[in-house]
Amino acid sequence: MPALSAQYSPKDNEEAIYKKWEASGAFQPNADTLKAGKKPFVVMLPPPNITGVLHMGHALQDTIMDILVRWHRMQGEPTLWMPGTDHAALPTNKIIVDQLFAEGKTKEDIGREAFIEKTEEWYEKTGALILNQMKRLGASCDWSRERFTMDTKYVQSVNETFLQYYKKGYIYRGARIVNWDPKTQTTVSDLEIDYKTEKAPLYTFQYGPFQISTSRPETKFGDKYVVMHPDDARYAQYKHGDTFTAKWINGEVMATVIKDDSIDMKFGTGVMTITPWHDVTDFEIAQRHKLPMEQIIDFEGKLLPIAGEFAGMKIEAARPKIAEKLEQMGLLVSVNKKYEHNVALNDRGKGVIEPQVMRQWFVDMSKLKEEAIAVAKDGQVRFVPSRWKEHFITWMENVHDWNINRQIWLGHRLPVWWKKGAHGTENEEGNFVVSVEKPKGDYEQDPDTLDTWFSSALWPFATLGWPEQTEDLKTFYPTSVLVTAREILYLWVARMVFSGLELAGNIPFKDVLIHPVVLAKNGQRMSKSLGTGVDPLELIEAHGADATRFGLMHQMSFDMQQMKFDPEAIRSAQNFANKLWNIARLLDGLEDREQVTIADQWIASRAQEISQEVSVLLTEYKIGEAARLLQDFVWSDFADWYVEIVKKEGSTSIARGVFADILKMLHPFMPFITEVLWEHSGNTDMLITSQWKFESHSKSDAAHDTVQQMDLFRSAVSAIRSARILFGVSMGSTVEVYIPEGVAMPESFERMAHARIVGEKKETMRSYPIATGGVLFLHSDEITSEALEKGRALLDARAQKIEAEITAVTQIVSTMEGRAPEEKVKEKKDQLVELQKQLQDIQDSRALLVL
RNA sequence: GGGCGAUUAGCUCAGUGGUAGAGCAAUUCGUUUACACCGAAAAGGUCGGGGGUUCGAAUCCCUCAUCGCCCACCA
Repeated sequence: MPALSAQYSPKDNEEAIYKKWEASGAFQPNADTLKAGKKPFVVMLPPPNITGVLHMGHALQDTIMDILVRWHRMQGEPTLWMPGTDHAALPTNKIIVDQLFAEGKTKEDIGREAFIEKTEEWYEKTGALILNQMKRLGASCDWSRERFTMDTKYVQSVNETFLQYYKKGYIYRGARIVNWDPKTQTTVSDLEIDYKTEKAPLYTFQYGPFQISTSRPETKFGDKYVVMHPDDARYAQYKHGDTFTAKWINGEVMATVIKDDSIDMKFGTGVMTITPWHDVTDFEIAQRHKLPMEQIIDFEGKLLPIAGEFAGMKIEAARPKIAEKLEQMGLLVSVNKKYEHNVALNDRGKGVIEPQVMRQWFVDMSKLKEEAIAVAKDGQVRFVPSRWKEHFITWMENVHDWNINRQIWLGHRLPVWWKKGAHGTENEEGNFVVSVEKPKGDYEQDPDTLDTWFSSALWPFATLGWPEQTEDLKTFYPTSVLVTAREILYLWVARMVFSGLELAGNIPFKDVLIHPVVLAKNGQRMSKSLGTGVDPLELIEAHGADATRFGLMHQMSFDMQQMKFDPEAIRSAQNFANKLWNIARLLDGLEDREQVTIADQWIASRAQEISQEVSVLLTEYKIGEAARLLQDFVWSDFADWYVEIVKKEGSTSIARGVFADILKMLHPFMPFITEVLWEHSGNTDMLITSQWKFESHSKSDAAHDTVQQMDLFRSAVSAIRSARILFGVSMGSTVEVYIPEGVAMPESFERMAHARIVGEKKETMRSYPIATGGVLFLHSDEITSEALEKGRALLDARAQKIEAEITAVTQIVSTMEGRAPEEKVKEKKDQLVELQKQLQDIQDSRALLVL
């Protein structure tokens, strides 16, 4: 056995271990257990953007998945962690457009085909860098199954989905109001809009007999309807459908009164005019009352000819000029300059959204959402933490039809073919064919591409071969757990649920784990521009992958919504890894011994308890708690106490057995170092595929009082250490102690306490109480009178504190009696007895102090 | 506007009805050959404020405050 170095070096081990795992085929689902019909454990990696790099959110998420996957693999389940990447249409599109811009070109200059070629080159060049970064973290994905949302098979799945939805009548084309981003020239989903509060003047104008307010006078050219609440007494004289003439920007208009419930009577004058083409609420009102609509602003954000003299102007420039003209016409009633309203911005690129009525493709959600709601309600799909269940259901209940086409070139093109010249014109109807292949005749493909989420919604089954009924699909679908961030709960998770149910005929996953958002320690979002970003690869470089993983888990709990990341946790985890390493070094150096001590029995039974607790915690996804429990056990019990004993006495085989159990329990959390040490201790099989079964279980049938004896031992050693400091006795000098009859101590007692046990209690001995089981006396010539005085004061203080507590508890017991459950009262009484015993100990000690 | 979450030691956080916990930092001591990426000891908290339920509340309920997030988008 080669000697271990004094410190663990992650860099010298991680790469080699990873290669070994990969070469062994351990990352692939085990063929034997599959054949034996064992139920597989399956996790889909939420496909990161192919052009992305690993950030702390990924590191957290990937660690959680890897822990679950490794743990299930060790339980002998066929385990599949399916990796892959997403084509990231919008960000990649922007990258390519920017590249072209730098060359002084536009995408139109080079044409669609050349553009697609360029993107393919880009994908080729960047590769799936992020997946390789995951390997650094130790992710045990089945790389042989890696997929990309734009690979040939995946494109087929996407097309098939479109076709099936269309056949079922879920996909329709309709003129609807959508979020148009003039900057990037595409529609944007509701979920991908950010609202920013901005100050803008709120103008109030005279409009016929009414006063109307608006922050957007530039949209008001075509307004011909005034809307008010039917119950608004102020306007009771006006009836629905009444008409009147109003002086307006470009001359007189004939306007009509509309009564609608959606009007807020308390806002402004309670009357508004509507611009259905450019406002969602107005659009809905117009639809309800079947009112005509007219476009005022074009797709570039410029005013159309309806604006008369303002035609062709950008809206931002036109706004004050229009207000000015209305003022000159004497129509401006007032301006509120402090008015605040929300401006809709595109998440990506931050273009200001201009709602437009456009002919678009939609998925009718009415039936799909019911299916998804049902499986959330009956718990087939479970959310952790459970509060997300309600969020999910509420969102689903209110979901609108899904606008699925985007006006960018990058992405999955719609399998829709238009008769030449028909697309985008008034006579669209009936002039298209939905088909993967180009139909015979003069057809051209719809220029639009699909929303990225349309394709990612298929991830759990498309990656397994759907629509073909492949072996993989039959074996691994539905998957077990989805681990994801809450920001894509609606965008992605919800859509996977209904897509899975509708297309693959089953839920896509059973449990959805929503992990916290990783923030910088000061609570700010992690971002490069703020300088708050932390690069997980740098952490791995500096502290090792195991420490990075363990540190993250040590800090994490699924109950958190955000996790303020403290890099200190990683350093601390590195120390822990090193501790583990050095325990192994010590055990290496021990000669074999077989006699069993109470310490051996104690540690074996502790290990058994811990392994059971860890299993329970992991079943409940309490990964952070499991990590904390393990660290505490290894460091505080195993290293600080047991190892100190077993280095001189006891059974080395139990020590090594329990240590092997520790390596197993820690392996899901710290895969590299545990694998290195496992191999080092002579195992021929690999830890990654070893069984989640523990040696200590067979050796832990210790007598019940073993634990009590060890407690006594530990508190005795601690008490002597405290007393030593209290009485000013240096560590160098050995103190004499008397231990009462019948108390068994491991031989190591004298060594660890720096004490010598003397046969009988001496009159001159100074005494000191210990927490359990009687009084322990200690003697040393170094104890001075001043030290004794100090000690006495301290004992007095303690006695007082306990007396106070006894008074309090006595009171509680008397009030509890007859009211609280009997066992609870008994607990309290036991506590009282315990307190009184402690007080007696202290008083005894106090009495024996010879000054 | 609606909803959710957080508020516990200097910092990051555990702890869901029974004597307030960990890691890190700060303090004191210790070069005991596994580890100074260590060990030992001691210190540190009216559990955000107020009210209620209960024999008993960090924990359950109400309320207020502060911070954060999600949803909705109001002319």
